[in-house]
Amino acid sequence: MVEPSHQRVSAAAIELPPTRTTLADVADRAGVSRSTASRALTGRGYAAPAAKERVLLAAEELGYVPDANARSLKARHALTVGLLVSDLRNRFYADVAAGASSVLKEEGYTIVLVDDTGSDLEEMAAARTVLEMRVAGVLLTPVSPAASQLITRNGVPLIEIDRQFCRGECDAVLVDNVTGARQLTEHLLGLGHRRITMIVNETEWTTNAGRHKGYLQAWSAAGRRMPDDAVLLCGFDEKQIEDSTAELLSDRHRPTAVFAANSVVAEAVWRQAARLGLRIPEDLSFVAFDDSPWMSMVDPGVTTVAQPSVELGARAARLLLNRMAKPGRPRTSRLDCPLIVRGSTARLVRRRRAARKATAVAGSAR
Amino acid sequence: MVEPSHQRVSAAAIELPPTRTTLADVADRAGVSRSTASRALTGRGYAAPAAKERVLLAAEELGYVPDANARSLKARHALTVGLLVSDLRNRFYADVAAGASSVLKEEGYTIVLVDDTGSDLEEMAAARTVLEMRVAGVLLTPVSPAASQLITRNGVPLIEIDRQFCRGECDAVLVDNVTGARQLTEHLLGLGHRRITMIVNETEWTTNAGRHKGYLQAWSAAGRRMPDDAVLLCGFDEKQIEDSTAELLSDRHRPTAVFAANSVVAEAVWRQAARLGLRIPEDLSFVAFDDSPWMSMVDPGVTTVAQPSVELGARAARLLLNRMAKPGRPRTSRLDCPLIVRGSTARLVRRRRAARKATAVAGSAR
DNA sequence: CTGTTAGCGCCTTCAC
DNA sequence: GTGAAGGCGCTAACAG
Repeated sequence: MVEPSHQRVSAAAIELPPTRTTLADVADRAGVSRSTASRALTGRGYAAPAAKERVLLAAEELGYVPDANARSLKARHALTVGLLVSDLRNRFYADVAAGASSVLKEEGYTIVLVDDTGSDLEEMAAARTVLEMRVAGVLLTPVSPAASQLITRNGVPLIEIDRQFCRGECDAVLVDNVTGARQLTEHLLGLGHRRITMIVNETEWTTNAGRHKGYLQAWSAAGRRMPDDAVLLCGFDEKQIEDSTAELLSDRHRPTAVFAANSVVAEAVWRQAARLGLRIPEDLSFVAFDDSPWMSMVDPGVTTVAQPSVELGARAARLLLNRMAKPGRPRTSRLDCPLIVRGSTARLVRRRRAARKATAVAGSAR
Repeated sequence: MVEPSHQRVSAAAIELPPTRTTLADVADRAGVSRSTASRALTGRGYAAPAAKERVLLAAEELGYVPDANARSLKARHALTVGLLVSDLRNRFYADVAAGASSVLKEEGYTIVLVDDTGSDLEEMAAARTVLEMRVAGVLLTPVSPAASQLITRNGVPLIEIDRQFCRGECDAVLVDNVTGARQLTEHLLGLGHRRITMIVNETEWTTNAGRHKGYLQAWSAAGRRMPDDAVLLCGFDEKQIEDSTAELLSDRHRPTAVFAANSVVAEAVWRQAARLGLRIPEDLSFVAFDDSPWMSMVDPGVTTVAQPSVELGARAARLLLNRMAKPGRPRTSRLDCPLIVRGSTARLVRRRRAARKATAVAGSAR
């Protein structure tokens, strides 16, 4: 369990800074009461034009900056939204954050961002932190149910992004992993590939589970039996990914096509294929889930389905704004991942059989 | 000028949420006064073990979450740091944010992140926002002096990152653009290239100015006269970048080597070279400032200097922590960009002259 | 060891 | 149209 935040000690023993100019200062200088100053500044309530002008001037001259903490204390909530993501260095999450940011800024909200490094402990701590700040709502790419539950139990609107742990209890904006993976697989099957291997960290959990499901669906819809090595579980460890990829690709009986379940795996496959001197797509067709910038820079480009990551964040933000305005039945929305065909996939040419046949013909002709 | 924040209207007319459990509730349930409850919870001050236990239990049972706004109001500052960056979708800024985040989290600070889209207006508004929140300090990748000045004038510790507008007034953590660019240029000169073109948006401003300077330094240190087209200004517009790059590279008298001043320009060069069928490095040597993931995925890899972006953020965060602890003379620290040589640069082969010579020899022998 | 008291800065009735 | 008064939730002196 995470250390309760109220036991946290102050981060640093900081001297009380010289007190900043306050509403009272402005009022004094303008020769009015604090109430009048407040009304003049906020625009709510009456204030004589003359007085108002004096107040505004005084505020300007003193460089008055209102205290949001005091405001929030009174209002019992802040004009602030918590945004908890797994890894800012991962382009996907950075995009989500950027998408959400642009929408929320529009509405005057400030974002409190926490990179929880995909750890459930840190996620929990982050949830508590934003709850303490009395954020108006939370956007979260969850890694466990605990944080989501804590937030919703505190009555704070929450949108789960990309992964879902609280179905039915809060809204979620997801990517259609099943359909995306199915499309990629159908593309390969359509090109004549039968020896396809999906490389995936594991298939039990969150997004990878959906992609695995879509992969299976495509096979069964095509009425094809999958090969024995149709799925290769490579784990999450970098070295492990590299090793299993290397083993698969250096095998003489390697598949004719590989499906990387995400961009991390895809990178390993690409590097390994280069190292082994495999030509793509001649020796190996290659598709990946999640379009990454390098996939359109390399030659040939990599066939992918692209996750609408910025839109994911934006959509979630809009949904959150709705929820903050008026509660309602939780909804799950799923965004499409468009298929992008590039040069890494080609129609299967049955090399070996063709070669054997050629030999046979040659032999018989001899 | 930006609309003064105190005239901003509330983002949405939200009902007051049902009041959450407060310290008084906890105290009541534990049968003690609010002060005792506070002491028990925070650990500061005395509380009898028995009483403390009752308070902790009550807090647990009630799901008590302390109000950070009330705390900050009293403390006159929040355990919060503002982080204002230009563009989260740009890997460089995302890395900076991640680096800063990991350090600050360690010390118990929460990050308020604003993506100001590189606009001076938004930057100014963001500065005001974090000032209102009474953040303990600010990290900023500035695009104009105004925001930096506002922040420092309010007595809030500030670290400028990557770009510097307030030299002498606040700390800064920068990248050594001059040396990095010099290294890249020397690398090319050392390979025998004399017809080199640096492609850069413009050279008057911030980081590009330093890179341009380093480029010139390398030439003059080598005692070489630059060609007429040693620098190509391509502006910031995407189309414009594409066009000028295309024009340069499709010229028969194109340079033998190109220096892209940043990764955006680099991408345009790479795409254009591919489109024109130029072989790298045989037809064109290519270097770029700022290592991007794709530069090590493509074949050949692109020779670059890598900006230590994560470290930049981390260093800035540490500097900020120091400044918040004790003021001092502003310092500027500059991080090195290591040269990474890949396959995109090769020794110049004087094709034309060699060809001409061969013809001449052949002619004379005839 | 504990409760009382006061106040952080702002906003918002309610009289005047 | 304006000011006085009270309180948002928490903490820190100061008595007891």
